[in-house]
Amino acid sequence: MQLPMKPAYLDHLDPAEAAIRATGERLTQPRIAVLACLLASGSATSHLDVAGMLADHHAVDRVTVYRVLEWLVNLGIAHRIAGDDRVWRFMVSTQGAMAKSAPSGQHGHHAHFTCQTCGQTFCLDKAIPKIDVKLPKGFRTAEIDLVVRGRCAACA
Amino acid sequence: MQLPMKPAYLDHLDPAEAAIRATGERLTQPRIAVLACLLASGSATSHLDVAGMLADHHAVDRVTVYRVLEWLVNLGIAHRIAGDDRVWRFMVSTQGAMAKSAPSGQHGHHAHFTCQTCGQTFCLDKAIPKIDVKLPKGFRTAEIDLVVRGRCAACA
DNA sequence: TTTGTGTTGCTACTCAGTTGCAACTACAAA
DNA sequence: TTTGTAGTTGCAACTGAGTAGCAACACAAA
Repeated sequence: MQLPMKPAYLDHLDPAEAAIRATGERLTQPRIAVLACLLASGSATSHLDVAGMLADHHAVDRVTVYRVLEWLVNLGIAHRIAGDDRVWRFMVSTQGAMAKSAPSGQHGHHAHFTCQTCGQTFCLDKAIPKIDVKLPKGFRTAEIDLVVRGRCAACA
Repeated sequence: MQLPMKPAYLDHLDPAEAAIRATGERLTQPRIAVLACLLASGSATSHLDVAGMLADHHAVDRVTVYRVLEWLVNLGIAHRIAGDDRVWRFMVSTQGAMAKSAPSGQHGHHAHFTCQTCGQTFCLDKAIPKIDVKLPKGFRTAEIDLVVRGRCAACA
């Protein structure tokens, strides 16, 4: 299912570079490599996964991986997901790499699917209906996060 | 908003004891005290909160707090919530303390509200409509977790 | 080419949660 | 009531994710 020979992220270095350049931020090797990893990965990726993927060709200090990932989140290019194992995982934000800067009025929706067998987390942002939560009096909603657990297609 | 003098959990020792006795499991001071804490707390409670509450009257080793909380989760008396700060928090399961042993067929629903101002997490299990998630082909749902973030009534 | 600011890498740290193990205790049976 | 023992507890030491401080480095503008 995977190619151990040539890391998949190598095919995403150019798009990653373009995306970072488009932000006007500084362009550095670690940033390009980390973003390429996220682009290459179809599911949510931990800092450790990223560091592991990069180890052979673009070794990046683990602290730098943390910092780059956080930087991508701040830019809106990626978003983070809290896993059941207290590890942050990261994904490129809903297809497009470019930050949709605060869709005013409408509050944020995130939806993810976590496979209880293989542990992978996928983004479901497209498949989500409008969720109507009746909150207790006085409560204000800012954003809604939906986590579906079960079995992915490969494991079912 | 709180009574620093007499810990609120002291009022819940009896119900806690009764609940544990009803399970047929061993009845111990730490178990009673920890469960009483959860019963006393209206919002999600971390192991540190529990240890802190108990410090004066029923000091319990922090490892024991972890173990008792996990034991309560396994029994279905409590459930755990992953917070944004990678800390597990615990709540007594939907009013009734007694385990609803696997509602067959229907998959589990949990819903919580986390206040972005004061950090407290509340249970919303009653207020949740049936959520219809269109998963990609082959994906199977086991349970759904909803996290609403915003401001609680006190902070809004 | 030079320069200055932002970034990286390293080391050392914090903190939540876990493991191993010896001492203890709730509770059932004698 | 006493006793045996399996299940619990407390302690100490550990793991592993994430952070802080700081010196060295490199991108990009002049």
